[in-house]
Amino acid sequence: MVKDQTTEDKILAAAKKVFVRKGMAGARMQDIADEAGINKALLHYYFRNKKVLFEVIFTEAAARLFPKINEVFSSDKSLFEKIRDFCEEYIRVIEENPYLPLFVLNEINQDPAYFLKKVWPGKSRPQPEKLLAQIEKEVKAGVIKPLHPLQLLLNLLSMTIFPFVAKPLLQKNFGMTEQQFRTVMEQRKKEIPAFIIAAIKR
Amino acid sequence: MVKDQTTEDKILAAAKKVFVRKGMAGARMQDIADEAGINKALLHYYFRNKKVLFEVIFTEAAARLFPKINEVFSSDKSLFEKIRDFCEEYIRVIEENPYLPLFVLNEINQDPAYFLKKVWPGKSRPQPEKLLAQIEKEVKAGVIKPLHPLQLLLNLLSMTIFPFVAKPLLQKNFGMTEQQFRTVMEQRKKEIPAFIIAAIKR
DNA sequence: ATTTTTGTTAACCAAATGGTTAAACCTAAT
DNA sequence: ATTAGGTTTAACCATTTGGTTAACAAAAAT
Repeated sequence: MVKDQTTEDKILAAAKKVFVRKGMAGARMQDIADEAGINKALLHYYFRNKKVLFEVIFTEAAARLFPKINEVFSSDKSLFEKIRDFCEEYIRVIEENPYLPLFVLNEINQDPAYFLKKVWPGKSRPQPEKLLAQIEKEVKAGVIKPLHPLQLLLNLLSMTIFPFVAKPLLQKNFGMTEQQFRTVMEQRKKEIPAFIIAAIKR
Repeated sequence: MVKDQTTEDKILAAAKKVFVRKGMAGARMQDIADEAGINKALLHYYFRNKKVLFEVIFTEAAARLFPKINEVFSSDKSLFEKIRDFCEEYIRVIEENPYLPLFVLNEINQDPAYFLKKVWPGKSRPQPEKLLAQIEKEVKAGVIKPLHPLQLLLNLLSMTIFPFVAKPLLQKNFGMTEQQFRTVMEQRKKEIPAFIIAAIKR
């Protein structure tokens, strides 16, 4: 543990590490305390209980993952630009926290309603309609081949995010090293846009 | 609970339901007993402990998901056929258990080494080399555009599996109904192969 | 019919776990 | 130096949870 960190920061860093690795159900308050190098009671001094601490970590994690997706929904760029920018930026963002997507998806799966209430309170929910309309427009303009906009969006998200979700599998199963994985994901920043555009361009 | 099921079957069905929904760490033996409509002690009569019961469920789940992937690795079909068959069959398989991929991926993430030991004991591990070589051959033959074989494989797996992993998110966030999700996945059986082939065909 | 084996249950137990308490320890203002 | 504030800790508590026991019921074997 770094010396000049405040106790609260040490707790947050430790909690993030333990929650992301073990999930809400598998995480132990004692493990978080140990990881932070503090007494367990001090955890409850800073954060009333496990649920509160989890919510802080989870919403912070979600806030790291979703805004970038929303950007691609609402920005004013051209379709191809959006695809290129999204892959490049999103892979870069996830590379900093490769285990976040699986963590977040899994916790959403545990309690989807809770997620909706906690992470998108009010009307701040992402609106894919604009992007979907843009895709449809490009289809009609003959720029891209006819296809369901939602299918294209799913393809984009899938190819970008899934490798991180399956990372441990790919590493253990395909004998992929950490370095190889990094290299492959680095290539994918360009590979995915090229692949998609080749698939849809008229 | 159906009447003519054997007790062991009732337990296995209940355990599958609870484990897949809550994960190893979140599952409670009492919940499994309740779901099976039996006493908790009877659970330990049939399965020594939680770990043993979990292993049965987990290996069965893995056995449902991985052989189909291995098939596409080792079969003798043409590349385009493989892609078409894989999407069609794999989506059909997962549709029967939509929550299995997230469950399995998450548990692998919890303990990758354990997974390797339990699910691929000995040398039965999938060997993607043959498929990767086939892709490379098609590249050199000029049938498909030059690309890294591994990238193509990742794209195929991602587009097929990821929507199931993100299902709760898609439903809660995009307001996708169960019916809509089904329809979209049904379309994807043809959509993904068409998309991929359009992307790579020369 | 009776014994033996298998299946099932209520009650119980020990360990793990989230959370609390009261005292000790700083540190900065008086 | 003293005190008042927040900070940190060891010890403790209540509940949950995986697992066991001993008794009972139902088949199966004799």
